[in-house]
Amino acid sequence: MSMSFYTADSLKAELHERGWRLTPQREIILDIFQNLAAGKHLSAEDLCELLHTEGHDISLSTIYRTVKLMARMGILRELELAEDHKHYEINQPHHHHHHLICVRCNQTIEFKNESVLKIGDKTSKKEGYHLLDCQLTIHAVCPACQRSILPV
Amino acid sequence: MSMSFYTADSLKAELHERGWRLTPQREIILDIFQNLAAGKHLSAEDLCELLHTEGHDISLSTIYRTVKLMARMGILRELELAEDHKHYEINQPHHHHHHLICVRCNQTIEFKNESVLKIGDKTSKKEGYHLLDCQLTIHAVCPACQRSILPV
DNA sequence: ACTCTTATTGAGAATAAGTCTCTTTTGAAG
DNA sequence: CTTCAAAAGAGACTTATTCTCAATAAGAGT
Ligand SMILES: [Zn+2]
Ligand SMILES: [Zn+2]
Ligand SMILES: [Zn+2]
Ligand SMILES: [Zn+2]
Repeated sequence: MSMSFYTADSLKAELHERGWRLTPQREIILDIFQNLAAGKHLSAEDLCELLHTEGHDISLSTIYRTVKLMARMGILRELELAEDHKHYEINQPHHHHHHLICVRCNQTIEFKNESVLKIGDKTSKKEGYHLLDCQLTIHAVCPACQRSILPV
Repeated sequence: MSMSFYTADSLKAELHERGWRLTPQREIILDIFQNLAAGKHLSAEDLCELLHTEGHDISLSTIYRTVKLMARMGILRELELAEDHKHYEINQPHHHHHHLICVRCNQTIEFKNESVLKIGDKTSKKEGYHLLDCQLTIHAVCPACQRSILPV
């Protein structure tokens, strides 16, 4: 959790460190996530549509490559929200939160907990790992689904 | 986390509660997971092979359906271990553990932490959810990958 | 034990998220 | 301005998982 906020310049610097390049596409995608309302997650498809409505046509290939790259750099969090595809959100410690997911209807509640990040820090440090992100995912059955008689 | 150990009978009872049936396939699959060494996770394909070597030929369709069913009942945990497929393991509070994953090489370390389950209990109770499982997943870069100069 | 209903299985087709390939474009260093 | 490897775009491809449907069998009732 090195950085809390990326600008085009800091992104550029970090890319150049590894011999990579800052492209307009990467800058635009970073910008989308920076300005996304708290609690919103985007799939690759979501992102593609959102970009389109804002007049940016970035190919799906590039979108997939970019979110994967940014997740591996620690800029984005890759979330598994009980659907059949991944979601991404910006990774900022002061907005750090976790997810409570109903396994039946997939409804997701976000919650904060200060000690989770501490556990992540401690554990990764102990093993010599460089921490990128830690997420607590709770699988449960929501009140509505507990009442329903529908299968599973 | 209602139950800590399932027998064929308790599985049967829980299935019948919902109008479902205990089949030989379900009993065998539960048995596999009950007897799996701690720290071992199986994908659907792994499970299929393992069943085959033990002389049980259960179709992939049934395997996929069964692990999904058992995860939704809280009997199995469904894990996302940074590969392109899910893994399953038995869900037992006294073997409750979490995963530290290298985003570059996918090497995974298991670790225990007592407070995680408490956070999961507290959070789900507060929202009126019925807890099935909670997992802390840490994404990080392992020591070897930090030293490597290979891309991402 | 026999019957009946319907959940479940098995086989294979279908789906779709994500990756790969290859050509063209372009960032950025000198 | 040149150079060249990195990156983008288009679309083919892969493959984990789901779906469909006919055949089977669990379990309740008689
Ligand atoms: Zn979130
Ligand atoms: Zn629900
Ligand atoms: Zn594990
Ligand atoms: Zn590694």
